Amino acid sequence: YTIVIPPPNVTGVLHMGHMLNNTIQDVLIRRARMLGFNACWVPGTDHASIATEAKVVALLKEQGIQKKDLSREAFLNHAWEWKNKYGGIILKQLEKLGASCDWDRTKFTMDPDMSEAVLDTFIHLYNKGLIYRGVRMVNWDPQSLTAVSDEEVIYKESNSKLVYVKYKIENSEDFITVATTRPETIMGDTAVCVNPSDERYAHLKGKKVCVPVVNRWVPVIFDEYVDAAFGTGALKVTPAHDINDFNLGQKHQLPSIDALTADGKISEAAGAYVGMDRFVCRKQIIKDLQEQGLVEKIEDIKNKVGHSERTDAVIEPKLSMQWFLKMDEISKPALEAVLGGDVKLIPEKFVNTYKHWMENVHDWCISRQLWWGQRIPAWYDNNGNTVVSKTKEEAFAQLKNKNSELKIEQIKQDEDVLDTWFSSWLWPLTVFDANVVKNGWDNANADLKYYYPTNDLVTAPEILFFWVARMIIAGKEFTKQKPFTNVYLTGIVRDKLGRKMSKSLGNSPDPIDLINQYGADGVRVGMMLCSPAGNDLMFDESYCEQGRNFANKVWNAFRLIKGFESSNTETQPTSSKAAIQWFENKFNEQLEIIDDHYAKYRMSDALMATYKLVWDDFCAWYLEAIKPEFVNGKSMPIDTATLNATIHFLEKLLKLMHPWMPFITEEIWHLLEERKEMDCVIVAQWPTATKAADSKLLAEFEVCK
RNA sequence: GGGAGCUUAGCUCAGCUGGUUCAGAGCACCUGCCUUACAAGCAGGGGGUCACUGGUUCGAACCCAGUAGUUCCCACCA
Repeated sequence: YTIVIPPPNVTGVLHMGHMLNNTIQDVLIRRARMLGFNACWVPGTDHASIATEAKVVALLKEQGIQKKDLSREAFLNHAWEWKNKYGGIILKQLEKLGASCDWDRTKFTMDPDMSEAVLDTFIHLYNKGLIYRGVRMVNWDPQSLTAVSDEEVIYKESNSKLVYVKYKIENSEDFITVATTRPETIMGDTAVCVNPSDERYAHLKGKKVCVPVVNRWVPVIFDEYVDAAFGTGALKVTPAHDINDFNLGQKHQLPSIDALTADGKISEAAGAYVGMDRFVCRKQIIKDLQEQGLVEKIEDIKNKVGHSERTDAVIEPKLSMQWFLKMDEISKPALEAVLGGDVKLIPEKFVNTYKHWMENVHDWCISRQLWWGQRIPAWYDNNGNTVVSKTKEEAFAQLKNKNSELKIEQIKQDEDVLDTWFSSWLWPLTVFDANVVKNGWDNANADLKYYYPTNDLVTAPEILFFWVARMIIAGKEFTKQKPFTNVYLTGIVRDKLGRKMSKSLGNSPDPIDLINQYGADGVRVGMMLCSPAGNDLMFDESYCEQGRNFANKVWNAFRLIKGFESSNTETQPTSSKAAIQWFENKFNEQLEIIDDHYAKYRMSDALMATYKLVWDDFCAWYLEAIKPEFVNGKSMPIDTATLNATIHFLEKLLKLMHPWMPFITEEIWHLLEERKEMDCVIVAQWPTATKAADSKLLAEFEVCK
């Protein structure tokens, strides 16, 4: 029974999402261990290129150092220094939560062997013809100066101005008015487009219009794409700065003028406002156009603007040279794996979402303009030749075949690194055998053959495509097998008002503070009490309070039992005998229910059933029934048979509680009796029903209550 | 614009194949209790038109249709 951890960002700190996620994994792994499986939970961290690089850049900035003033090597030294200093924090925090990982197996996605596997993967897929390089419209983050994937763009509703700008028509005193929210890209216009069925503009066929500011003449083109009902029904076409305009440009063979620089300023090519920030320019250009009488009107409009998930900067669609992985063929086995039930998504409702995405999957832009990460193993000579290989020497040998004059100093490696997900999609494979890509499944090491495929993956639905789907793809590609059988998708942790917990809102409690306040067991129980599978959970600290109260109750029950004075001479009261018989049946009945909840991954139900068995049935009824009488201010001794039965029950209950509350159960386990060295509840055997519950007896007891 | 889900007690949620576990649980609330395991507790108690409307059925929280509200995913609006 194996779980691989979704590796948290190496420089991150524990947040509520991790807490939920890892508590569930720990409950699963602890129970599996008690069921007698060789339970293996592999921990580790992710290098998270964009997030980590951004942090390092910010740290250096505080010290007065600019990234651009550093060499690649110097920057990476700083990054590693940072990683070595802070990289262990989150794992220590997981330990504090009680996560029973196989800590000796801890991996990092940029360990040398892990990185090598990433390069092997790139080379393998390149040689298979699945990786290509090309100019595409990508989502450009002008702050971190890198392309980001579609999935890393967050569209936010925002209030914008729709500016109606007049373009002069050729050989006429008339104007055509276009509506735009991005007047600062006017300098990049290479056409104006209208719908061919729009009669208002039929007379413009073959005409040219004049782009304001730069006074350049561009053609009027006709395309169904334009919605005649929006704005004026006329669209300015800026192929370099909008994906739709780019497509129009391709279709109508328009030139493309890149009017912006990588860091979001107006470029030389624009021919005006050069060097001005894009947002400053927007305001300025509106003002200038108004002065020239070229603004017809300005409307307020709500539209969605893409922001970078990592830096929150406004994303700029930008043409650039990137590496891509073809997804259509390689993703097919991964789609079938889920549709065919080979990989189960829990809850099932995510199958639809998965299917929809996998059927409409785009090629994956895998290059990032960063330094922190695995550098793309592509090499270029001075003649436009490209080869892909792991070392410079191999690359040189290959390039030499194409270019015999070449000297090794003349070849250059690609400057970009690979997307972080391009390493984490290998995670369930490479944590066991980093050579599997190179050697193939048939030559995989014993570890991988033993542990793979893993059993359960516990993660957030947000990364179903980023990560889960891609792991299935990689698993199928490199081993012909699924990487895991069950994917448990947790909800999103929200506050009690239903807002997503986030740093900026400041509504997220620090998990470590919660642990200090309520104990790790209390927080774990609190978390799991409010976490139905796949539904978001409205977290409130009062759940932790409930968890702590439960731990306290268990402790008090233990104190009572520990305080019993036993006596061989006492005879067992019939009431005690009846209570023992009843509780044994009750236990068996509830155990079956609890096991069933686990089997269906109904975690909070399994916990609640355990909670009620302990509190209501054991403490409130059973213990009250067998508790010896009080005579003359002194508790009477208890007969040995009842005491032994009670201790036995408590041990069985400790086992049931252990996955949820590892700390207190282990402590009580050892205080209850002298134990041999390896006799710990963590490795104790999960109870089995000694016999089927006697429902008649249970019903009779209900009446007696 | 396309798709999926959700709506049951004040809150968070169970309720599986339509019918004697069908109206439930935990928390919160109210009323008593500092009774030698436990006031972080104990004993008792109140509380729901199962979103709304209609349909199918001998029978509907459950099946069907529509409406409203809500959440999420995808596409992305110049």
